[in-house]
Amino acid sequence: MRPPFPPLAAAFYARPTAEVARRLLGHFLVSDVAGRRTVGRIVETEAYVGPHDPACHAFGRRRTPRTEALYGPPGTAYVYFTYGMHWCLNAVTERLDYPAAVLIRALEPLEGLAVMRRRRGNVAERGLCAGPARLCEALGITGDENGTSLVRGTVRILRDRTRGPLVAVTSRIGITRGVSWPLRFVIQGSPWASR
DNA sequence: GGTAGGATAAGCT
DNA sequence: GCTTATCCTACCA
Repeated sequence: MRPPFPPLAAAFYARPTAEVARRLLGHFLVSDVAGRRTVGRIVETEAYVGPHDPACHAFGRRRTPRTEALYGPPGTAYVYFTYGMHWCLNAVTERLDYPAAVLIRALEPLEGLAVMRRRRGNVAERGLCAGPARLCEALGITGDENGTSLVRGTVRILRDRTRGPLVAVTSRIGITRGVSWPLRFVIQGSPWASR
């Protein structure tokens, strides 16, 4: 993290969600939660494309306090709690009042590995950030970050200089509806993906 | 190598 | 009451 990596601007997120999910791959997720810097490269994402997407939290429901951040401006962090114990981080996309976002599913750990291990327990490096709830635990991301800006908040996404990686597209994971939609994006061959 | 089951709580019906 | 965009452990091969 030596050179000046600029944050991805709000305009980056104000595009079709699947496109944002694909283009997020390879960039840096940086957390300064509790004054500890942890950094990982995004290697796996999923798109949740709007109210017509049966797997999206906004599907067939009204806007609720829990999902409010999902309707925020592009570049907002939508962090939700699930299964009674896990946090998951999303980047809100498209436009204000339109509920769509990209779930960050896995990172290649780059910086602050000792901090990550302290938070995660002494797991193998491969398992540190391979999964949406695992990466949140490793980076200290909780509901406190819900609704904050990924452009200028405590948790940010910074642009890498290198060119776009080769991307594989598959179905999404862990959902029960809209299962077959090809909206999961992975850096081809990355050993850091969740599976 | 693989998978089944349990933990645990908010939000919805 | 039931479901859930998950993870870990135990157990089996």
